Amino acid sequence: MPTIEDIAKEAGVSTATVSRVINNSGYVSERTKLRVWHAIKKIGYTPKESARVLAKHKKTYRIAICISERIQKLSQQDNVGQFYGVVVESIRRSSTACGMYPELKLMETVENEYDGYILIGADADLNILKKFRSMKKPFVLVDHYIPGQVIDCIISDGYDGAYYAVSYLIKKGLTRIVHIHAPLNAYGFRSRYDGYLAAMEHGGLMPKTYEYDDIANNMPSVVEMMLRTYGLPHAIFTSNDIAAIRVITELKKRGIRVPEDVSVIGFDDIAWAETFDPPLTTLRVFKDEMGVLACNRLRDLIMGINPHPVRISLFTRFIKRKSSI
Amino acid sequence: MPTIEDIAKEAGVSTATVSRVINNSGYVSERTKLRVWHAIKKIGYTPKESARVLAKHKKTYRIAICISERIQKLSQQDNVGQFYGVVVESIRRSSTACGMYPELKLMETVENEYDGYILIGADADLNILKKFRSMKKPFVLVDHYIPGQVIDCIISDGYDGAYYAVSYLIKKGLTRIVHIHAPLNAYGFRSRYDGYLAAMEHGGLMPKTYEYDDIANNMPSVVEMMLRTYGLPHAIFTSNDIAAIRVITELKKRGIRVPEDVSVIGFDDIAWAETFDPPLTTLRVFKDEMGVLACNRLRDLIMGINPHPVRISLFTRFIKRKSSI
DNA sequence: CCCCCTTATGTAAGCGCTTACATTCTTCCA
DNA sequence: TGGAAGAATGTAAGCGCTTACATAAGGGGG
Repeated sequence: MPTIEDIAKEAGVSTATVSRVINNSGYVSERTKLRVWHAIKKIGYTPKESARVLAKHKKTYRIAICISERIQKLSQQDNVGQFYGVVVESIRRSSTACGMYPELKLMETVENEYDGYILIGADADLNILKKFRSMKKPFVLVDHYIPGQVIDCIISDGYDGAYYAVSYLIKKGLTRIVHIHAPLNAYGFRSRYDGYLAAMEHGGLMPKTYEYDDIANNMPSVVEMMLRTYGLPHAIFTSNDIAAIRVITELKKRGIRVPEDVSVIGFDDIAWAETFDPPLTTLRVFKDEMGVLACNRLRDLIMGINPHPVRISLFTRFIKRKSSI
Repeated sequence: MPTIEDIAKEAGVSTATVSRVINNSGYVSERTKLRVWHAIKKIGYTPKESARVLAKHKKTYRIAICISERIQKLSQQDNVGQFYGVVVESIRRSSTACGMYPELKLMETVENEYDGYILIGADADLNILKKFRSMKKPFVLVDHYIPGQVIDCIISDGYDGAYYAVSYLIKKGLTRIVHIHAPLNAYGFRSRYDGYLAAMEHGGLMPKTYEYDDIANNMPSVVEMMLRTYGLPHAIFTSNDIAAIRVITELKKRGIRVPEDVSVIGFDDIAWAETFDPPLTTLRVFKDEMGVLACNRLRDLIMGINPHPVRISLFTRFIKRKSSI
């Protein structure tokens, strides 16, 4: 594997000159440039990314991890923030591994004084986006994607997971499967919803969905509504684990047993899911990986590597526990 | 930004020992391990990825770039292979930048003697996949994705681009917009098809699609069929540039002018697109970036970094030229 | 003709980590 | 109780690149 030294030797110059040619920096005569490019072509050399990064990294970049005020409040209040807490923690760790120094900020108020930004969650709407675009600094969205918008983002694809889980229930012989979901303006929830629909259609079953808008207070009435208008389903698939837990709590109050009377499947695999009674069957979202990928991507963006926008979707994993058949 | 040396100092050991603790290798007493972990926690240290990669990289990995026999034949025959040629070239360059040594192979016959594999194109079907899974070596798919399959892949999302292009035509006042497409078993073409459908639906227009199965010989009859059953549309959106070029050629033969009589939009932005007469309006697929991302991903996989599967979708860019309004 | 500025190139010191090798300290059995 | 084997730790040489600094050569104004 050729190194810069091989090129230097071949071209009869020093490694410094080769580096200058490659980076198009400093003074190099045209004649020398040509000789170096020839040597590079001839030997088939490409500089190693890791060595460049290491050598260049005198400066550590300052980045802002941005959450919304809403999320911040929720995360103080109760377990809703669990999900984002894990993501933030992962970003924190990973960003220093990428040579970036992170600070936690609110996306509504953060100033244009960082080298890059990571925006977490669906509250990063078009307005917020506009603000960040106008700052002319690289940023990546985590756990959110706005169809039609060209932005770097890291998401966990709900479609595949939802499709898999619902298909699993169908394969077990269940037919009356309900989806209780969050508002669909967030792509994450939308894709889970779509996956549910696709699986039901593929199984030749009638889908039935109920939406809640306030996860903290809405669940009793949603469950009530479902029981009144639809009766007891064979299974309930929810947008996320918190919703699943709330639903199960409501069912328990009414003496309905999980999973004997009805299977419940959540989404996310938050820490609670495993210790809840019954332990929750769910789809694991790899929150750590999301953070790591976000940092890597932002680092690339800041350094100008692979600047073309991408959407990175993590696959989820079905975790079978006791809350479902 | 803390380094391994800071930890060593804090814990009162050498950097070698810290490294051993981090990598859980060699001999370290429990007592020392504990001290080191404490120091790491206290200082908030995370090892820099690039330094590790550089230091570890004594060995260069051998990888195989795999295409199908079909693609290989096509690429010799004419411009159909243009697309894949660019991708392969990019992978070649980029893989050596990642410290990997690439060889070009056929996916049907390649042996299990490489450290990793890059499979290009939609011919990597479930059978091929099974073979590669059984080899127990990391691999990534390029320009292909099989819904429901958990595999690392790099794709160019056709949905957004198609949606954008068709919406553009609609915004210009066109209503009779036809999609001429390749077989839909390949995800790439399927997503372009879906994007077309979505845009038409959103615009309240009747979609009309025609499928060809042999891009080299089918086009005259497809165009013939379209003109007979549908008449002359306002615009034709095709699955890819080659198809667009063939379609335009057919139209020209009949004295139909592009774009005066009908707009044509392709997909891919192959080299030909710009020099064709008329220059093709199209959606640029960032083929170079696909190669780069594939190599980065494979390198990570081989080194065991971020081992959880992801799907990376590149956005496309609308390139307005003369073949359309 | 000398000085200084600009251009062109080389030298070598890191960047932060891993690891081969050297060294020291324990065991424990002949 | 000597010493060999094994365990624990340290030393220092890289990995492949960038870049500050040193050096050298050409060129124009006083």
